[in-house]
Amino acid sequence: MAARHEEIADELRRAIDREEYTVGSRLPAETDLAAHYGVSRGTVRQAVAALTAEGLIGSRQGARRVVLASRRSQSFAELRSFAQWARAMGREATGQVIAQEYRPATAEDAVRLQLRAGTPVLHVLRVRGLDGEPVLLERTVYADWISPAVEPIEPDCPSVTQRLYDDTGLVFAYGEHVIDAVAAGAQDADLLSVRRTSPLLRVRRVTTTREGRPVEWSDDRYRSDAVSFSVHNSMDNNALARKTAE
Amino acid sequence: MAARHEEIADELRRAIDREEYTVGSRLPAETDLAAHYGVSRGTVRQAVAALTAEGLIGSRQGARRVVLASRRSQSFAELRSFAQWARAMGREATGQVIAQEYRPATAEDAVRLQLRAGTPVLHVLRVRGLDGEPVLLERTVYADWISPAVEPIEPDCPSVTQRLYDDTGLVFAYGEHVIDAVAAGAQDADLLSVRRTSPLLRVRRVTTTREGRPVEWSDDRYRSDAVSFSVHNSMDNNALARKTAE
DNA sequence: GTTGAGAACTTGTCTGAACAAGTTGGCCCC
DNA sequence: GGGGCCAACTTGTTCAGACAAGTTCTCAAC
Repeated sequence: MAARHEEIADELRRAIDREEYTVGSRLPAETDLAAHYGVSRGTVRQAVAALTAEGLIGSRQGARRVVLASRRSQSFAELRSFAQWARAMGREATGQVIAQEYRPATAEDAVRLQLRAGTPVLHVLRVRGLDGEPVLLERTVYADWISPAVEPIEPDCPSVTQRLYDDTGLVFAYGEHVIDAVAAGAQDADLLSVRRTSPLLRVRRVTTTREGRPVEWSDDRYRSDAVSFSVHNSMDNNALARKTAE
Repeated sequence: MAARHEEIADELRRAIDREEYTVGSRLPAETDLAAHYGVSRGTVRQAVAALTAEGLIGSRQGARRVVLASRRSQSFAELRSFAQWARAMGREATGQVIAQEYRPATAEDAVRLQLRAGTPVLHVLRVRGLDGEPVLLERTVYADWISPAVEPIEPDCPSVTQRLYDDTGLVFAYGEHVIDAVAAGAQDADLLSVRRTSPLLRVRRVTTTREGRPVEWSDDRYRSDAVSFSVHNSMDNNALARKTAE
């Protein structure tokens, strides 16, 4: 948090949060903000661009910016880490590894993780819960180069993301999430304490490093009575896409 | 498409699409691009910022930008309009209104559409299909001020979005989508030609104008064997958030 | 060969200025 | 009171330059 424009974006976010600028009200003009913070207009524009991308404020040429919402979307870190998300809500995350083994990468694994087929990759089946109640079943495949760091982690570690960062400095930078619905199978039903054929929200995701190298891919199934996902988007900024089944 | 930086962003997108820059390769330096297009570095930065937000290229201070993916995400217009999306895939969109009536706004409607409870709002139940096969059931509520423009539209109009734009100049600028899974009810099953209790992907969305005024909200149910959603995000740009059921 | 220091390169941040394009509010006239 | 026009205001776009901070490559020393 060195950059001045990030500091200003943060101050504006907080001001909106504590309703100094209420929803529907107009933000000061760029020149006023620039004078107030003692920076140039370009720097202010970088700050407000961030808030616009988050959907906190709307903007039209010629008119003052308008505050659209107060609660801001989660950070990528919070989305990535189940434990961090739970903590932010004041809930306790639990986790338990059910099975863990090396298998040769299938063709699908190879494509998703950019490896050669047959490379041994680490499969982990993990149940995650909030305050003890199971809500998520994770079937994760880790790339060969990170597997050695994942393998020794104890089965009930609440935050794998945190552990990998502490141990290896690994940070997740990009994610691609494909979302659909499936009926719970026998194993799903058992581990999530729901009836068979209950609808589950399935999120298949690939996470990569800053350089774009895939680290892991996962088939996550959420109890749809416990968890949902929300996406905010706009004309300028659209991360959501509809897809047909292949 | 007047702005130079948008033109440049588009040219770069196309160049990546036709694999002039292949995935994994490095983009020319900002100064080179600036010289090539005859603009300043600031303008180039605006262009590449757009591609970075879309997840097409990755970027680290000090190192040249890297091409991460080739297929670009859909525009907001394509997400908003079922018909436009279908056309982009070379499929034909069909639509049929099953029921349409005015009802007084419930408390929930009032909150979502920013109206007073009791205001008459237009409810529309619509089935959408691809090449004749039903894939989506839309239960939409339109705000009172747009209802008069929606009401006279013929029941089998393939693109309501297009009609509203042509007739009233209305453009949708922001969207909030909440995604979860539900079991098909009797009506859902009937209209979508699936068995009862099949898993459906539910997308509850609110769409607003450029000024942040809500236009409509909708409960969309997709056949999960036909359609899924994908979200691309990053540390800089995260539109996706996990939520607990209230 | 390996290592380490350093130079060259590249992206990130910020400034100050200018003009274009769109919105808003007030004033005058009818 | 209503309508229309204009001036003031505000955001969008672009430029040229400067320095900071991180990466990559080269080359000399060991």
